[in-house]
Amino acid sequence: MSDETGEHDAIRVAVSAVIFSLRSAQDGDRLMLPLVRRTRDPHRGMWALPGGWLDPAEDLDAAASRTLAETTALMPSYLEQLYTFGDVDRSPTRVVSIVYWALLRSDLVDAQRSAAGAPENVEWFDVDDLPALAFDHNRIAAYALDRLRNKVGYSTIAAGLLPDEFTLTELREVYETVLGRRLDPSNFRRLLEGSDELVPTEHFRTGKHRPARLYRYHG
Amino acid sequence: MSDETGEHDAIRVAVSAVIFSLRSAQDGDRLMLPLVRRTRDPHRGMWALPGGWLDPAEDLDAAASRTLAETTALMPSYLEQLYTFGDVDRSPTRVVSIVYWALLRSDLVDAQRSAAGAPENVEWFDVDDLPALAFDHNRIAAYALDRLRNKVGYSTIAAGLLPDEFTLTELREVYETVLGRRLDPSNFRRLLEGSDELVPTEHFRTGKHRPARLYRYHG
DNA sequence: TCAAAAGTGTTGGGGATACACCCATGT
DNA sequence: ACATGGGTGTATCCCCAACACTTTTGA
Repeated sequence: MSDETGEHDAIRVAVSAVIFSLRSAQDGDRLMLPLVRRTRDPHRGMWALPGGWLDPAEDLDAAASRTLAETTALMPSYLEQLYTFGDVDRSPTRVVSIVYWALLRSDLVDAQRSAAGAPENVEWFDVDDLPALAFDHNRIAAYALDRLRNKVGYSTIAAGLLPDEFTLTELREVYETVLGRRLDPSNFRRLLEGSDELVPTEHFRTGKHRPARLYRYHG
Repeated sequence: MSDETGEHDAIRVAVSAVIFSLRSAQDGDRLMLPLVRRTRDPHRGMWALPGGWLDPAEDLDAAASRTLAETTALMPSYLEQLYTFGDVDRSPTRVVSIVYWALLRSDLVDAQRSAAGAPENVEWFDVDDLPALAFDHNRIAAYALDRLRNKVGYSTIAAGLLPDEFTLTELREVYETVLGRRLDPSNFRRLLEGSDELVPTEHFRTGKHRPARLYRYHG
């Protein structure tokens, strides 16, 4: 079976990340992700998912976090391994890419953006309007989006796109943006209020109308 | 971001497989998986998941299939990537293991077994009674079992453990073995008969009692 | 004719959807 | 006062678990 081999230098290991966040656009918030313009061949000049080589002394999760920090200067509110892509022909040289996906709180992204600390060669794109990407990155981004949309249905990750405290309407709008369809406000409320994870606070968001109670996750 | 590096030779890429099949035991069929006894350090003499180094000219799926064939001399009825394990300390040297999980038709396993073509150093173990395994393989096997049990609930993979044609009772017993609990025969029937994937044949399984219609998947 | 598995019918509870309605606030 | 979003109540539908019941075979 397995054995020492002198030929393993032909395979390199990379870690990439599909990073989702909400950013305001003309028609309300949109689900977007950051891409990096490649400065080297292959695919020089094309947009690609953020990533880098795996450091031999670094855990996979740590490499994904590092990639994320190098791209956005932020910590993710959610991070999960997505899939490992390693077809022989996906790159001119043999590269196995371990891909993670992550969620960023929209308020932190906005703050970082306006602080002008944005790294070079990074730009945010609407997930429904991505350019042609390097390698098989379009396929990877689509796969990550599938996973996000699916997972929103049976977990509480959607709150990872919001600040710690949020109104139920804000949370519903996240769901609507991610899923791409409208949800009934009253049913949405009942559904989530039934969850033990979601706890009401004594704070309210005041605005033009009746103040809305703020909630938080994880008691 | 990413760059050429002269240090990547410290990382080796392996592919392993968690292979499930049903095998008869005293108390009916049990869910089992094959393990390989290690003939080299580290962990020489311990049981481990089947696996091997990724060949630079080989797709990931192909490497998983090859591992499976080398271990069982069989083709899987289902094969899916599980997860990639790559913590720095999971092995004395840096190894990133891309793990797959697979289902084998029980009839083929039995046939292969009685044909005395069983490879050396391979033995089947009950998934609920595994020995202490090399590396982090106990954790990996547990994770694969979770995935199987979960996926049985919303897909038709369970039939991958049976021959092409089977009775609904046989299929129900597969579910019961995998999930570890009893299911109502009549409700199980209605549930699956509603699926378009499951098609009745004109064949019947005769036995001690009323003959049961044979079904098959995928029309 | 009886035991046992194959297969059908019926009922009731829980969750999801649709939607009518009341509440609280800024203007 | 009224527009608007916050929040509650309720009827309906559908899925599914529970279980009583009929059918078909071998012995």
